[in-house]
Amino acid sequence: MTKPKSWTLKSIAKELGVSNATVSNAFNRPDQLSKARREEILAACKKLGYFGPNKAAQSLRRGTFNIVALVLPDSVEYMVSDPVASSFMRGVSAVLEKNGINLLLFSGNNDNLNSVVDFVDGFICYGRPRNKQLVEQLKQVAKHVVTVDFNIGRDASVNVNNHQASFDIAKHALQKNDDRVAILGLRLLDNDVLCRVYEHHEFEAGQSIAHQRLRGYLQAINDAGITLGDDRTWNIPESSERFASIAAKEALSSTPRPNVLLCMSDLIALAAMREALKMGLSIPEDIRIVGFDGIDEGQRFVPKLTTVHQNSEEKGRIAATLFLSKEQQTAEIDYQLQLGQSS
Amino acid sequence: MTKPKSWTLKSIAKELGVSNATVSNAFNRPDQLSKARREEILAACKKLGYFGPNKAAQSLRRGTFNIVALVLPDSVEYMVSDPVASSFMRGVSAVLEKNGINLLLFSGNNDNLNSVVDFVDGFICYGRPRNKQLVEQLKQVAKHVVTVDFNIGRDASVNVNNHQASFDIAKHALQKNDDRVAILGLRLLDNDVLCRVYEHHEFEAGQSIAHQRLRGYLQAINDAGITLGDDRTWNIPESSERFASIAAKEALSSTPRPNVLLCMSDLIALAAMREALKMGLSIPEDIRIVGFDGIDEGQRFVPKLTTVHQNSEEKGRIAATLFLSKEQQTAEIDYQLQLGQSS
DNA sequence: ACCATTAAGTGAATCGATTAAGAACCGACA
DNA sequence: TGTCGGTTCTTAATCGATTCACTTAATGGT
Repeated sequence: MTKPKSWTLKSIAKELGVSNATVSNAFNRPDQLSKARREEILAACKKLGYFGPNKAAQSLRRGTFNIVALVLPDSVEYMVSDPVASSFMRGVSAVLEKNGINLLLFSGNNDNLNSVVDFVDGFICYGRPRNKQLVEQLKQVAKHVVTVDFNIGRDASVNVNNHQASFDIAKHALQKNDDRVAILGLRLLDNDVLCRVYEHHEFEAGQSIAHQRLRGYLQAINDAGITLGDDRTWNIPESSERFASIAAKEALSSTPRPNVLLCMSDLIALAAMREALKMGLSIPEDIRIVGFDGIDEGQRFVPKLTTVHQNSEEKGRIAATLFLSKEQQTAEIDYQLQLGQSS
Repeated sequence: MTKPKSWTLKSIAKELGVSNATVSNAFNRPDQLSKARREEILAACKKLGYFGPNKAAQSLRRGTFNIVALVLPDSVEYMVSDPVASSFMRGVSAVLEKNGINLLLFSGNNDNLNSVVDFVDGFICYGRPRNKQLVEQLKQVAKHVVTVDFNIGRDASVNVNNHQASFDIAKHALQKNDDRVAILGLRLLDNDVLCRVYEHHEFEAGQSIAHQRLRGYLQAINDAGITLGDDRTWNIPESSERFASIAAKEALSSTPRPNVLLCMSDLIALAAMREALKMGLSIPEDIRIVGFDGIDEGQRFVPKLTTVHQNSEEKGRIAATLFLSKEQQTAEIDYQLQLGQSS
């Protein structure tokens, strides 16, 4: 009797002279057979070198995988290079590892969830993926999703309290009721267009991150007794230096020239600071600028950026925990105002 | 006729009035059916919302997964924190992503390959995993393995040319034929013991990284016309500050007091430098110390560490490429001597 | 001694696919 | 007309497991 190179449940059952079901039960349902029988079987398997049911087959049958895909906003390369993203990943992996769940990295550049969707229990999606199709697919085919820093309107998501945070930072930036405010918004609109927005009405009920932040700003502006003109807002389609610079230049040379600039990301704020300095303005005397995120570069910049800092690692832990709990809710994470010299 | 929430090959075949096999062939063997039939089927699937064969089932049947597990030396946390490791990962992921292969992160703390072995095409193992059992399991159950920075004696591996590199660095450190040399070795022995080694003979044919490096050192020592005493070598079981400090202290206070210290990792070298400074020695006047790896901390240390630097990202790319090629060979990567003030 | 319970173990359908082997059909050629 | 070769499609076994429904044996109560 020649021992097969690798055992299967079936072959091992035949070898031991018991049924398929009994071996399976020995491994995962102890209550279904006598203790003696069970131990006898497990011992025999160990001796013969059968390490337990094949996980792929098990997963096909059960429909669970013990794998979650982390959808990155961009390439895997980007993820391990960016310190904020790395922290987030650290948080996620710590929680998953503790629960014996494996992490599959999935690039946001991929144009098809297909290659992994059948292999995972679900997705943790860190930021809106670069490839827009992925969002649609997540909505449609994912068994379970936790989104971070954006919403797709299903399952769970984790965000900072955007409304409160942006209210706080705006309140800090505003000083007098004759301040001239301008807003540099990130993805206020669905389409990818860089533009000046003349009408806020439609945003007032919006649930996107950007809309929440906008409402925070508006409330602080209102509280400060300032009247915001209806052409004081720009929409930037993605957090890139190029778009941000253009918008910043526009805003800074608009009439009346603003002396407070509320920016929805640090990257935008930094671009704005560069433009302002280039125009010979001094910060914060001529113009006060605040950001959102708390990236390192903002702290190194001169003047140091005033912004909202989020705890990324904590965010990761919460996202993973939320994923495991399968609850359908929006979690909020802490933030701190990080005061610099830019306001 | 109510459309099922999610289609399967079978249900879609019945719906279209063709056989299972025909649909399957439409998706993966165009030559098995007429062009017309094929296009008709694919179009119908698209319209009905069937996105193609379930990957999990496909993989079970075919035995291929399009997933490779990256076995980390330690937790995932550690991996994304360590810049050298991150670079490596960047290299790996770039190549895999280009080939449409997904990356599964697997912690070296796990004590069982079991949870993933049935899900992946193989393993890229970055450094000897913290949990020793994993190594045994890799040898036994992995379909395909590429090891990096260590060997398990099967499939492929990628390493720096340890012999040449350590020869070079040692040659650089040695100046006169009355130099008194000591060696701080990393994992010269299989067991986890910190000890002083009195006998090199058995290492002379060894294939481990440590043995290769040792031979490089010995050759340089020999070439320099130096006679190495047979008690001038210490074995450190793992690259940890604690062990390294103890060994360094021992070596530095041994007789004759060495004036050249060859260290098999930067971490060991740094610990040695700290001990030397603590003992009031000056570097490099009283003692010249060299390391191996090229970690950032070594460049920040005063005096700057002289060491061997390896290109980690390139290492990652090569590891992944080697994995994909399925060839069974040992690849070598480039290294550069990084000269500091420690020698 | 009889019947009702419970415990232990088995048979067979099933998860969602792939693929070898064979059936049906078509036109062509002798 | 009969049959041959080629194309197109189907049947059914298989990958490696889980689990429901069932049989058999043992126990207990009266």
